[in-house]
Amino acid sequence: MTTAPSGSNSTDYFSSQDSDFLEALAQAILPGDIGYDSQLNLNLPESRRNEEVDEIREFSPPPPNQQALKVPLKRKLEDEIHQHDKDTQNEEIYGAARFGDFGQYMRRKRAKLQIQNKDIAGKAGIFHGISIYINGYTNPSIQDLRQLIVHNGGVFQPYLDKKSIVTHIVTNALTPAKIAEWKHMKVVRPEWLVDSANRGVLLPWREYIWKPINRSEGTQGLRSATQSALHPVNPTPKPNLETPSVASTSDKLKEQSVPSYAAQESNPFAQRAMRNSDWRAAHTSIAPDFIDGFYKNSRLHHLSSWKAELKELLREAQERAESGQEEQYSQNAEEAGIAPQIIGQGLSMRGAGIVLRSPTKNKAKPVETRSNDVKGKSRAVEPSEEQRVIMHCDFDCFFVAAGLTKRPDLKGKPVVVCHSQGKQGGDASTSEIASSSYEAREFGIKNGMSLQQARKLCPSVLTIPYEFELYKQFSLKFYTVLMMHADDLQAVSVDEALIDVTMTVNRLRETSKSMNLSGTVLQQYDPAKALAERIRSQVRESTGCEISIGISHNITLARLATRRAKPAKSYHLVPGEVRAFIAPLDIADLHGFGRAAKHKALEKWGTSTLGDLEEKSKVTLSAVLGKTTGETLYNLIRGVDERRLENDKERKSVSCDINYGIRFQKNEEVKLFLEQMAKEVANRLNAIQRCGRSITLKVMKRDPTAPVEPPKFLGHGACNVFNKQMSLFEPGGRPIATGDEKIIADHAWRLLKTLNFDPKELRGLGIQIQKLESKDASNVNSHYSDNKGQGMFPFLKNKVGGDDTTNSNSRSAHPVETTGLDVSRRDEPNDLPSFSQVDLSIFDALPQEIKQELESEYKRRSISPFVYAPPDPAPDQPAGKIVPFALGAARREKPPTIPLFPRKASGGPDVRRITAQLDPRRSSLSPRKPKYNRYTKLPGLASWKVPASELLKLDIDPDVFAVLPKNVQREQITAARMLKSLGYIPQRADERVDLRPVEPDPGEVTYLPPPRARFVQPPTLKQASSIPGDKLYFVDTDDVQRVIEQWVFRFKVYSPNKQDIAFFAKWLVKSVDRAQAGDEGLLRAVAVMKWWLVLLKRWWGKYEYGFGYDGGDEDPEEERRANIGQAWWNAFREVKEQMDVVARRRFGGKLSLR
DNA sequence: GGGGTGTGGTAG
DNA sequence: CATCGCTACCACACCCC
Repeated sequence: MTTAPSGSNSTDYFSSQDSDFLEALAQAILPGDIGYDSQLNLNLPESRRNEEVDEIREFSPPPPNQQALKVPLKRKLEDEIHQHDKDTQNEEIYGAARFGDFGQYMRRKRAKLQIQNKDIAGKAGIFHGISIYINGYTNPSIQDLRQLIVHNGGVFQPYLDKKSIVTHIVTNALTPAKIAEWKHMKVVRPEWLVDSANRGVLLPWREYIWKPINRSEGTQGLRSATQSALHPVNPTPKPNLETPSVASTSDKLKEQSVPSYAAQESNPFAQRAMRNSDWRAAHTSIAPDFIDGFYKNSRLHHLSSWKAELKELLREAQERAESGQEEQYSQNAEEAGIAPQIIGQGLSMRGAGIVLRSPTKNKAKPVETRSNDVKGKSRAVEPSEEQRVIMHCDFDCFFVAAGLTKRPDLKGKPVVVCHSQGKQGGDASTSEIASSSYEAREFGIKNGMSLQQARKLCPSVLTIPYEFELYKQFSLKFYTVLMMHADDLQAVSVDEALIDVTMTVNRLRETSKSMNLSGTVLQQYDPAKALAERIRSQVRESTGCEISIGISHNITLARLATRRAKPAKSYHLVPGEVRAFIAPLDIADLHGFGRAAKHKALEKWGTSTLGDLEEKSKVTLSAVLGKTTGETLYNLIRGVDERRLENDKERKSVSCDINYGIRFQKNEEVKLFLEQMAKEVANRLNAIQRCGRSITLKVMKRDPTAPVEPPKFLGHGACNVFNKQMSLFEPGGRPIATGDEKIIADHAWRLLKTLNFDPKELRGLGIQIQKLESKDASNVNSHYSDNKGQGMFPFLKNKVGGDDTTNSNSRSAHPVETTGLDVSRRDEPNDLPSFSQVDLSIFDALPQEIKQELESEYKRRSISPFVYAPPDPAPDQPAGKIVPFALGAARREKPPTIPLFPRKASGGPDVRRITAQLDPRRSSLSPRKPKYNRYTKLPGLASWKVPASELLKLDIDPDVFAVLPKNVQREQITAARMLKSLGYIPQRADERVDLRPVEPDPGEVTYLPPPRARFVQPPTLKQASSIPGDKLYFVDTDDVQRVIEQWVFRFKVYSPNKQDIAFFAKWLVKSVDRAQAGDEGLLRAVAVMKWWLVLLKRWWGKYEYGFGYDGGDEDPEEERRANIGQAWWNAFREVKEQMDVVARRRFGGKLSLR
């Protein structure tokens, strides 16, 4: 918690090999110290480097204040420098190159060469008028080629940005993305230059067009892109400036909508492995130690948890700073920025103490900014906005860089970090590349790519393993350095952070002014850049790795500046340059905007370039991207971003997801697995002393069109994702904040059961806990874990004599008021709709006259509310439960007739109402704009087959759709499209054709079963009937209601009879199947289901998710009831599913019972 | 206008 | 030998009262 004296801490924290860093820290003069500013000025380890950087600038001029110190200033400053510091620093910088210098070194060298040859460039050589960009690794080397170019009068372009004119690209290898991107450019092989130079004439470049080699087995995207690259060649190559044509737009869409993992193919190796049950038992989710092993090796897991830990660290630091504790640190300046220590074990960062130099809110922000900060109102350019100095600090290819500090011999080679060591199986490895060196990137290798793909691009690529412990150490050192300089700090990631250094930079500027320098020199001096370089060199000393720093006056711009800064540099983006800097960028370059946003932009406007989007109004942007997102974009395009650094936010949720290696055969395995996951979540909650009130289960289910074994080894493949949320309850049935693994496991299992999926189809599971509270605040914690009980439902523990007591206690504590329709249910599980709520949803669907009738009925009853006293067999039923109107015994005296099937007075059916019921999960009146799901199979190329993505857009279940006959499919599509574009299905007869039943039988549409059809009444049930001889018939609409009600209620002590269910289902399904949109029969079927749902909720509500909460597992009676309740719910779901199957086929959506 | 749930997108 | 596709948070659409 609190930081101990610095000496021991530092020793604890930094290993012995860091002694020189320790020394540096000990001698470091920190911001705020006397001499800090001048030291910073003088300590620039940059003299020679800056000269070289300046050389580059002859070709791409920097913004004025980007200029580094000119020699005179440096001399002057150097005279005053602290000698020891300068010497050691320079030694570091110019001594043996460390990894990460490479990229910059190359840059400098290239630039230098360009300068050297500038002299002879005037002479007209064979390459005169030609401007060449060299991509990737080439043979001959890039250096040789460059010489060749400039010696022969050509121009060598070090960058391929929008500003530079490039006539030809020279390459030996191209990434698929670049193939597509450059398909209209002249892309040639290096031999063109070599041969031309040898012959002394400019040979026709067309004979040297670069062609991709043997990519026959590439991905779809690659293949199509390759083909287009073979023919293209625009005679006037112009780098990306023009707006994309229609054709190229669609190409871009296509290209980006076919990620490699969406491939259709299965993985033969995985298929083979999965056939071996021993192998499965050892390597998939059913392995006992699977979760442990997975998390130990998952890079994404580490990234996420590191981030969470860093944020927590900073949050604590922030708290300390704001509570005034920072005083004690600032008294000792040496410690102020650095007081790290590692207390925790393993890879956790918890326990490492970091101290913020100053509280964010009070010092980092100008006072007037805060007070003026009217929420949601954006101020016009506020002076202070552009005076902020934000730095975005980011390791260059962190994992690789860290790994290479131990393997200096690999520096400068194409290296990637991934799991596969890739000796034998490397060529077919689906192992993902977590990080790749710049040399590897030159080949087109990208993070996230499979090793297999990378091998194709660069057969000689080297792999090194993950070293999570090392990364964590480096990260802490990195943050430690940042803390020394930051007024405020926001953790972005293990290798990335944002710092606000406004004050520090201001001080530096003041100091430099006081140094009595000439005006010109002062103008050229950029204190922010100087600080950035100091930070960079300190991190380099500490870790041996390079970081890049982007500097600007807000977060977004700083981030963008980092792109220019990389690799291994800093870059200050100043206000005057912002517009020109942003215009050529793509929307996806903005933080928070990704491929979906880009896709939308391209689809809607044909361009995703920020310069183009600048012309769009705020309203236009919002219409396509959403209100907030549109406005954010509008501002960002203009370089406006007023967000402050955040480091004091409380965590809102804790979750654990596993979507890898999930392969089950049986439900028991799933259950066991969920229990382990619950344990994991509980541990995480516990670690931060939190518990939660709400749980969400996330389930990934194999997309029916996806292969059983996806291309990625043990991956999840194309999936549909389902989320289900509920409140957490304690055994007594009350909502509770908990961190108990058993409770969480049980809830998760219940939620999974309601989804009723085949365990074989599961591909991913996640448990998320939200509505967090501090652990001490919750009254019940983990003592239920001690009750080993039945394992399965641990909180059925009967603690207080019996569920009756518990139940009535909890209820009497919250007496229910029934003064009207709104019946409060504070004592009920709050995830279940209240009775009145459910009733009203039906109520709402009723025609006006009926509503009025009902309303008066409600009113009447509310005056003397009926207290339901359950008949015999359920003594523990919520005694005293008050319902809006009479049921049960009283019901028999005078059944409150709810006209579920009102006759329409006149006019056609309420189409809007009907269609609203046909949508899956949400109203189809305005279908949610379908987004393609990255787990869903994406559209294939041109085949008649309607792509799954469109089906999803149209809210059609591809699963069902796939098995339909073609003509029905077409029907479905037509109808769904109409529904989507019109919001309803047209009533005009000619247009309604598509919706007609396959076998229309209008004369015989069965709204109800034949009058005398007997509702199956098995002997046992008959005996159970409390009114012997009472017959159950469908005679009339009211009878349907009555029959169901009696069915449910009379059998409250029995499970529903299978035949009854079948009969019922058959009738309902028939109604749906024969119905047309707007048909009364459909309305009735839905109303019946609603009514059934009401009854179930009312009577068996607490069993919807399994066993009741107020029972004891030693109470056989309760267990019996629970079984019955669940049986009813299962029956309901079964019938509903049957109806939905038909509904999907007929109308393209599920029935909504809301 | 305030709650809720479920889905999707994004980042590293 | 494979191989380890996590997770917090926001925004949105839509539901309810």
